[in-house]
Amino acid sequence: MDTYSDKSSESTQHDATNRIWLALAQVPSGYVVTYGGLATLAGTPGAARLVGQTLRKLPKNTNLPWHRVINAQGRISLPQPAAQRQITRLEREGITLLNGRVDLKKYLWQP
DNA sequence: CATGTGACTCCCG
DNA sequence: TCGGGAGCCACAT
Repeated sequence: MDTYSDKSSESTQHDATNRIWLALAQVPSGYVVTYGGLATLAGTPGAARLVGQTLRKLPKNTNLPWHRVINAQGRISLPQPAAQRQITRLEREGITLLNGRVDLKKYLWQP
């Protein structure tokens, strides 16, 4: 029996979206990654905006660390009140925000 | 196949 | 440091 479906298999890596999820899952607690950085890790450099759209589609009960994704300026890109919720999660992981900004020099995850 | 869209990024002033 | 504008990529219609 072909457990491995041939076509329309969900494990195809043809979708950048799928790779973004996989890359996001690699980000450890206590660290953050930028949209552009995550796009690069996913193999689609330059597709920072795609990362944002992809994250937006995630269910709120997702197990993925969506809150570890911030913009290149170290700021939260989400609109309120979601932004506050993300900040709370980051602080809970030991990440300190100064004036609403994360120090990328310290917390940016680099594999 | 063309057009619109966005949790972005970079460049200037 | 801050704000505005153009550029970009993959996805949705």
